[in-house]
Amino acid sequence: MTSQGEGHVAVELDAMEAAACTGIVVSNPMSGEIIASSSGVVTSTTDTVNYLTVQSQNGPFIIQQPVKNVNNGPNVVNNGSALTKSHIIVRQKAVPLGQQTTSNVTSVLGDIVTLDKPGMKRSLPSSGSNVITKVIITKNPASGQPQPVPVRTNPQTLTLTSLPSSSNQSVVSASSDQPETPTKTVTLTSQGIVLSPMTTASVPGTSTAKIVPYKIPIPISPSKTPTKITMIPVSRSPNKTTLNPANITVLSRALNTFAQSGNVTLKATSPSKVIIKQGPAPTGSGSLTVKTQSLPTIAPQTAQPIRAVAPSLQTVQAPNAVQNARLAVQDKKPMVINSVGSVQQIQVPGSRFHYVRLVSPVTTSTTLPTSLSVVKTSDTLNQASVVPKNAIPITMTTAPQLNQVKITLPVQQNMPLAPKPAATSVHRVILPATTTTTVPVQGASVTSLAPIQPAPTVSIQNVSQLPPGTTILSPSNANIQGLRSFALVPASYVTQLQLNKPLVSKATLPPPPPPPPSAPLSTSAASAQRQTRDYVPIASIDPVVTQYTVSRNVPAQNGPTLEATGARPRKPCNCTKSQCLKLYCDCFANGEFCQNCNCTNCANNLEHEEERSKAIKSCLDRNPQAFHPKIGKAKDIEGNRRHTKGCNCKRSGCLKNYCECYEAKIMCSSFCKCFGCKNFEESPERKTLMHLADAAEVRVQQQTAAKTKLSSQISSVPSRPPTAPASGERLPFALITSDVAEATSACLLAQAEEAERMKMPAVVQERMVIEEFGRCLMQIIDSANRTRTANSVA
DNA sequence: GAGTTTGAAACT
DNA sequence: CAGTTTCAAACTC
Repeated sequence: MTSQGEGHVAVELDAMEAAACTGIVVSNPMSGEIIASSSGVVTSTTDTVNYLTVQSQNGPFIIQQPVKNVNNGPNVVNNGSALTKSHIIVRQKAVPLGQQTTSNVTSVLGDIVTLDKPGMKRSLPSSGSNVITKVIITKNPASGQPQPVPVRTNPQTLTLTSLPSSSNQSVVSASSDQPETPTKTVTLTSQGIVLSPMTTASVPGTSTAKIVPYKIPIPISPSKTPTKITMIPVSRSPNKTTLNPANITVLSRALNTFAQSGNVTLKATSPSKVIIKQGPAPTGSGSLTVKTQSLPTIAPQTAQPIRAVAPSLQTVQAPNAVQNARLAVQDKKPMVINSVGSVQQIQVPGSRFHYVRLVSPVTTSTTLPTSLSVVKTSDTLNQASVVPKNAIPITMTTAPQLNQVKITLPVQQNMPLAPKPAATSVHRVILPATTTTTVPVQGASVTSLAPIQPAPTVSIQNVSQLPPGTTILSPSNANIQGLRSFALVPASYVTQLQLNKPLVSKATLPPPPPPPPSAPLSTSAASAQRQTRDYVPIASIDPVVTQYTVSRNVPAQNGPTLEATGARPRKPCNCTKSQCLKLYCDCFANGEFCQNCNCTNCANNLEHEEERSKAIKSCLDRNPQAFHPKIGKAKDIEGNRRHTKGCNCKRSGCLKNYCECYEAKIMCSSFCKCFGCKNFEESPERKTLMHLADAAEVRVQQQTAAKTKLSSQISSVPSRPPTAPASGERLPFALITSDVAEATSACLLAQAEEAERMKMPAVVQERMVIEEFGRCLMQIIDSANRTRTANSVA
């Protein structure tokens, strides 16, 4: 601990602050005591002073400034110093924050105070690396001048919160998580700023829970634990959620200081609550939390800060990662792909998402960065990409209308990284709104997230193993706070992004995967296959690990057959009017991006992230369960799966695929409101259909197997050069080997059995067999032709 | 492939 | 909440 002693201390104002300053009152921010005014009168001081509150006498602003010991040179913050006998100089800097030097001091506004107080009742431990944040909160209602409120950002947690319209106040505060720490509140009102002590004691882990309108704890305690700075801008109308420019500046400056790199320009045009937080320093783990929140109300729970990262992730040696963080806000910059180690970070022009591509196997003990980059590429504060500097970029975003996003990025070193992902893929992570989801960055994957906040925490065992396009909803309370989703971008997007080409160019994309078997599944097969899924629904219910469940409107398939891109085969949509942003669109309803679809004017893609997010939110507003599987966990009294809502069929008898129950291969239940339902257990019509379906399935399987065998047999036949002329040539009979004949016979037999099982008339049975023979023959001929062509080329 | 039917989603 | 409209898939020809 050092003492300010009798040296001079300086409080520096930037030009804007100085311009608004017609008179100065200096007070002790801890006690609120007026220390001095520009008249030179020293009133009193009782505490150790790290910061001074400098208030304009005419009320346009109040700032909290660190005490700088002039004798120690410029920008030396004597944290923990006691201000005892000092001469306080209030002066103006000439250059923007972060660039000031002594030489930049252009004018002394006041040489106003000579303290002569002996005692040092309290001192603060020196962190040696405190960060100073100067923020502008709001415009002065009278002068229109911004009201600068420099605050200490050692806590490195910022909260920017919209207030109810009824409020005509803004609050800038910072709080300590230490329960015993006294707190102060700086309240901005239309008349100015009021500094007042908080009366409630902080509770660990719930400091922001205490946040009440217009009153937010201010951190005064040392940097031992993270503290928070909360800025609550005024909201003028009940539904108005736009931050005013000054508030944007607040955040910008706060972030700027937070990053200490001075490379931040944040703009916010939508209501947001932003928390930037550094995790506990002692662990060496830097975690960055970005939180946006729409109000009007702040539920205490949602206001709780992220207090920890997974213990297993706190094995970091970096002493203070976030203090080295780099915040870069980039607007409409060209796409940048930074490939570092196992991860490529991709910045897409015009996109506020930051894309992460997992590109290569990761070995062990990769040293991860100790610094973070926060990249933002839009005008709103709803989204931010948080990227550990030099590697492991990951993006946490939320749509404007979403309530809240919180990101915690523990930065680790010497941590073994996850195995190589199955396929190169790009993952976009959309953070849940109003949740405290924490996504530790751990190499090429996100693994074993320990619950940090009780309910809303989502655990993803390995992001890289999730199928591209996956969208995962936070498990709990999803119906309360709106969207809570993660989205993983299909890997094919990455390729396009890397090529800097427009997305979803149908002409250039590979052909869609073969459609799933159209034939209905047998009951047994369907049951088994229901355990798998082809699409990852937007809602995943498992509270611990995201699970794959049956998707809506998608026939089940055997196994997770992947496309070349790694995506699961899927049925392309054909939407024309909905822009694929309504539940009419199966892609959208399944929480997927459209890909290889035939849709028109599609907005269900990365290029329309904002629209899409709004649409999702809109759907969730209408129905919080909108993205939950329709055929999910709900079961009837007999334990059979059932449609969650039931169908409403009127004319189909629930025996056509119009019926969602029938389509899902389940029977209608008491939840259904259908007319003339024939989709019940004892229904003869249903039995007939199921019988036919079974037969068809068997037929398909047998034919597939036989044809596969046939093809393999044909292809295994030694090729021989063509012996016949081009016209009237004969096919090589040598292709008809015994194996080919056997496979053909199997096809015919299967067909015959099927025809018999269907109790077809003999004539029909005969015809079916003949037709099957014809198909076999055509295949043989085709194979022969291909073999000959190949030989010709050779 | 065009046109029709159907029922869920969206809207009023 | 009910009635109507919109929409895209399923279906038919």
